[in-house]
Amino acid sequence: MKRTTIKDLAEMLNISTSTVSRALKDHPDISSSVKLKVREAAETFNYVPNDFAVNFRKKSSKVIGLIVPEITMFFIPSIINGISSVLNKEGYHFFILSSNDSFETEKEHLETCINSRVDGVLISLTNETKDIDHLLKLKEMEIPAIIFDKTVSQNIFQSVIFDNIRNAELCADKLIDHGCKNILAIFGDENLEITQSRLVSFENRMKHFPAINLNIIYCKSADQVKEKLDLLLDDDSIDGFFAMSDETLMGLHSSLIKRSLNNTNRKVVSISEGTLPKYLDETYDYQVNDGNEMGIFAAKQLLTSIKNEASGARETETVVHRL
Amino acid sequence: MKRTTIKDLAEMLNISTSTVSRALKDHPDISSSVKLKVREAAETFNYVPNDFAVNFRKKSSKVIGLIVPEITMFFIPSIINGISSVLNKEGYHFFILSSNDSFETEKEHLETCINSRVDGVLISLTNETKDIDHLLKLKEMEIPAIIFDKTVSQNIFQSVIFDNIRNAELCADKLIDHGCKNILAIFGDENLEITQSRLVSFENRMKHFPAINLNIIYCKSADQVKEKLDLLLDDDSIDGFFAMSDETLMGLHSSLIKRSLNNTNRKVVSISEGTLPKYLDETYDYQVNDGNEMGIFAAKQLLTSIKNEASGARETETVVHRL
DNA sequence: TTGAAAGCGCTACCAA
DNA sequence: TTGGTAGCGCTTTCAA
Repeated sequence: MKRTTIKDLAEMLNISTSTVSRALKDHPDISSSVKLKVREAAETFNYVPNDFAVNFRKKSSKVIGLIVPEITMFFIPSIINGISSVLNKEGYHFFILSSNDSFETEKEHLETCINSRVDGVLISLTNETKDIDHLLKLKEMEIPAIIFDKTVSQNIFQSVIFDNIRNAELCADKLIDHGCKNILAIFGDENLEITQSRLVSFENRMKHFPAINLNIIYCKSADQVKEKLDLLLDDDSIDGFFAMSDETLMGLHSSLIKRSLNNTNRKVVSISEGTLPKYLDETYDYQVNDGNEMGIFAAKQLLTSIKNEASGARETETVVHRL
Repeated sequence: MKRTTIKDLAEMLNISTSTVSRALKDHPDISSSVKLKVREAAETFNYVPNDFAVNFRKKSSKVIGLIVPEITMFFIPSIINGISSVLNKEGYHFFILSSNDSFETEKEHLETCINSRVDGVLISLTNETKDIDHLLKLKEMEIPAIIFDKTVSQNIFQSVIFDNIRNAELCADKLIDHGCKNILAIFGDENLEITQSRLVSFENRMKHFPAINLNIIYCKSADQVKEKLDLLLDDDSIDGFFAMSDETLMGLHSSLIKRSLNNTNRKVVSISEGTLPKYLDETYDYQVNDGNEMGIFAAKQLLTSIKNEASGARETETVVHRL
């Protein structure tokens, strides 16, 4: 099916394509009589502007690539909400690309982004990603990029992360204030930067209280939490739990429920990125990392970079934004 | 920054752009010596193919528009996983557009899809959407579309839905088999087709057992479930619960926990679209609607339609696929 | 106030 | 086996 184009309209009305183009966007140069004619014809022949062609001509795709390590229920929905609220308002769209926790896939997705000429990239790294060499190409091609949430230490790209140190400390304080004496702390994948920073600050805080017995376990998934707890909960004396994320909390909650250990005088404290936790148990205490807020912030930063890039202004410093 | 183009390469090597283009894609017509030269130059000057231009030329964006009523943690992650697994394999990408439960926004997103020349649309309708007049334009423009999950009755587009009737019946049976005598059934938004079909079949099944006392409530959100249950749970005699979705179950779970009513001899049965529920309480019983599966199925159907469209084959019949 | 024409990067047809 | 060229749909400069 042939779609009506500006050229079609021009031929029908015996005027030039440039006039039609200008009339359609209400350019002041064009007389109102011509504008009227053009608009009528456009209406009649069901003309639909081809943004694809416009963007091609303007050398800007108006598309952002969003690369995430995996699509989870804990973080992705809130981050997507944040990102789209910012991008849609500005006429941008975004591809969502999941690395499925594979470094190779992450590299492929970056290729994809470059090939399809995205205007910018928002990326959260996989567990397997140890450096950002594969991101350097973005710099070469002058494609603005922001790393968010899961990152490695680097000083090339702006990054947006939660203030893990502060949050883990606050959680430790909550347990301490509550008078817990025997604490089980549940962390995620030991190799993640995000785990390490939470771990270190949590432990540091605890060190000031040598009377408190602290046990630490690492679990790569909620299921693994359940497995490990099936044994550990035999220890009745645990009076405080720390979960470093929604996912670990999920496993903990499940195990507690199973043994009817909820709603007792145990204290459960967790860092949370999502909206889910408020439905688990009202006695749980959260330190909230708002994924929505992070999405909004990261997207805004990216748009700023894109505008700077366009105006020729070079970025001067690499910033780590802590939320 | 000027990116290397095929033209650049052609000028450097003093050959034509057509030769470069063909060499780059290993066309059999081109001599291997030329191919080598071209590939070397491409490598040296960091040539990156411009898919955007290719697609423009080929009049196919390789992009699918995914329009959803809202971005929830219950359904969206699984559906996205299903969709991307199919689309990425075939070289397609997708925009995700959230209607935020607004009919107007839904219409705008459809415009966006049409304007940016997506090759196809996957859409789940908002609560406010009562007919599909606004989708008709897709037909006019010959853009293939599949409606999934939330739909209205129509016979223009293919649709993919869960077998709500069967699933609600099975849930009713579970409660009946368990010997429940006083059942509370929690449904979602009363106006949704999805609610109605589950409601009708659930009630029909129950009608065969007049001895069972059945109470029904409607709640638009998990929070509303919590509110209503705060009163209703005073009735200690409820021995069976039905939640029509993950979201309603979430509210129910929260209320039960709060009163320490979990792990008793109450039976909780729910229809579920996600992975979350398995962490709530192992005694809950689920009838699973697999979002991942739905995403895969819908995406495959769409790709088939796109290929048919391209080959000029007209669709003959409109099918409702029940999973 | 309007038009002619170039060109974004690439492909594909037709010729040589 | 290679090159010339038209053209996808649109914008924009320059000229009229």
